[in-house]
Amino acid sequence: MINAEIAKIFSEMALLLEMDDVAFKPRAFEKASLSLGSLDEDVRDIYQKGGLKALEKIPDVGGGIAERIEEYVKTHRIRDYDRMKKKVPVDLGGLKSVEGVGPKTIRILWQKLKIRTLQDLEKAAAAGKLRSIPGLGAKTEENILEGIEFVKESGGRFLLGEAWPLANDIERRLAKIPGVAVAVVAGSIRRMKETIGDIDVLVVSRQPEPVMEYFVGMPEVAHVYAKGDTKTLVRLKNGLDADLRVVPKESFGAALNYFTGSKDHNVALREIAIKKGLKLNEYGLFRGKRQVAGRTEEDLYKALGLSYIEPELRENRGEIEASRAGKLPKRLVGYGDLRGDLQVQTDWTDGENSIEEMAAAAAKAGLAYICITDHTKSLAMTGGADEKKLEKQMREIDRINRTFSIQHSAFSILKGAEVNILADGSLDIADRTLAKLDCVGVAVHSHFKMSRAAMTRRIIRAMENPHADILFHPTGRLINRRPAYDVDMDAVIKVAKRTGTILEIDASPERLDLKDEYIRKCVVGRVPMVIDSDAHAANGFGALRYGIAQARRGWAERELILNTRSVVDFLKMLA
DNA sequence: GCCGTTTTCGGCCCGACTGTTTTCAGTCG
Repeated sequence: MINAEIAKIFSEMALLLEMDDVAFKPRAFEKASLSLGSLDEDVRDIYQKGGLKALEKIPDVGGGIAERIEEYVKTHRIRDYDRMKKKVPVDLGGLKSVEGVGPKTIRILWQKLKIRTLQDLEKAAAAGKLRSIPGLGAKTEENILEGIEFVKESGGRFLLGEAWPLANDIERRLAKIPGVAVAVVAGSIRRMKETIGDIDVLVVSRQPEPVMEYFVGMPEVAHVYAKGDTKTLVRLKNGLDADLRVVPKESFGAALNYFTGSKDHNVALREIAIKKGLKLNEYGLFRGKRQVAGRTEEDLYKALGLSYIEPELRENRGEIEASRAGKLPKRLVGYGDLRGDLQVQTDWTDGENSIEEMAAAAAKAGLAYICITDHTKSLAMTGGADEKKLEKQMREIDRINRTFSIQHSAFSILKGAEVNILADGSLDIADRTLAKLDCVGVAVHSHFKMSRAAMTRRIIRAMENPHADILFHPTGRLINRRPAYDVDMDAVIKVAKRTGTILEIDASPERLDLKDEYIRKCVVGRVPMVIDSDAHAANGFGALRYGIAQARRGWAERELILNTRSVVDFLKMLA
């Protein structure tokens, strides 16, 4: 894929144009960059098939941008970019990653001090050279030094599974402050994005001061960036930023909508407002000075001619058009909808708790059935089960089931395994043993670095085994740590449809695999999925919420998620 | 430079906070 390379150049061109105070073009290049970044098809293929005309069909790509894409496809260069870059030959991405440093600052740093890199900037700031530049001062210099320190120590985004519990705890504490009518987490956490850049919290209160005072004084706070009457920004000791806004209650809906984002979704809503002769901001929807909507999110969407859009869908990926046309999913899978969990590890292999302890914890979490899926023998480091150990575990599960469902009304423990897919696509457990299990999960755990064609062949062969029921964590990615293995997911989804193999949405926060874009493809192709916790300990079932969230972000309806069904219906589907 | 439920020309999201200012630019979300 060449798209990401061009997208990066366009986003740099946006910055370079902004440095020169060019009007409107920066936004055009930025939008084109985002559009290319989210494109499935390689622009080389698009250009090959349809030339410039086809390129112009890409959203936010017009004549000028299409020609530049053509130039890059042909020559691997964009002369405009080279020319601009020659004027300011600096590491734009690196410098811009420092809080408070934008295009204008980058330009003057280059012109006055010949600063190209983060290292240059750090040296100059430490030497006290920045304060001599007009427009900058001692305070800015100090802020830049702190910003560089932060970039060096943290860098990446946090997992949803790390940020969500903390954000909800802060929400609970803010809600208890006298005068606070509502406290609610907004931002990317409310949209349940897989990674989180900061925590946004919205509070309704007529007295902001005590709320702001409490917020900057929380034990988690390491630094206060800004503190005002309506907005306060802090950095937490764990490296996350947290952003608090206080609004009056008549603005609650508009503010919640605005602070939930995404930015692209908000911009699109504001453009709709403008076309209707209205103005939308975080205080409401206005005709002139009169507020016409915005007390609730529901009245806001209605006033814009849209049906309500769930937060997980607000990414400007077609949800606004679908809302207007009444084509949003009728019944998204909900946070209380799961009745079973088909991937659970125990102390028979690398889990921490016994079969009974896991079952009891699942029952307490509101589930009616789980499938025990310990690792198999070729995963030696986990003490993976061979045929004999599996047979023994099956007898043990039978024994537990006889008494357990009496103590925990009608709870079922299913017999399963997480069977390893070998390099050639065969499974490491004999078919006659697999045939005795209630539900067989298959998964790749080794030989990640195969070619795309070989990996795709390997996984498809495993799916074609008649005993294979579910493909666990289909792409093998670990968020922020390991990329997915190179596999043709379009082909895998097509095969799933043919063989009836269920694709898993693994809910553990570092996996979330399938991710939303593949879930969306399954939804379009009507390929059934399950959401599993992949729990390795009794406290692991809370992770299901992140899997459900990912499914919602992929527009998955309840009926397509098979473990929303009873154990009887689920087993009937498998058969 | 892009786009079209006003439009092929004339628009392009909007407000808060900080720092360096003497009235506002830059940055952020």
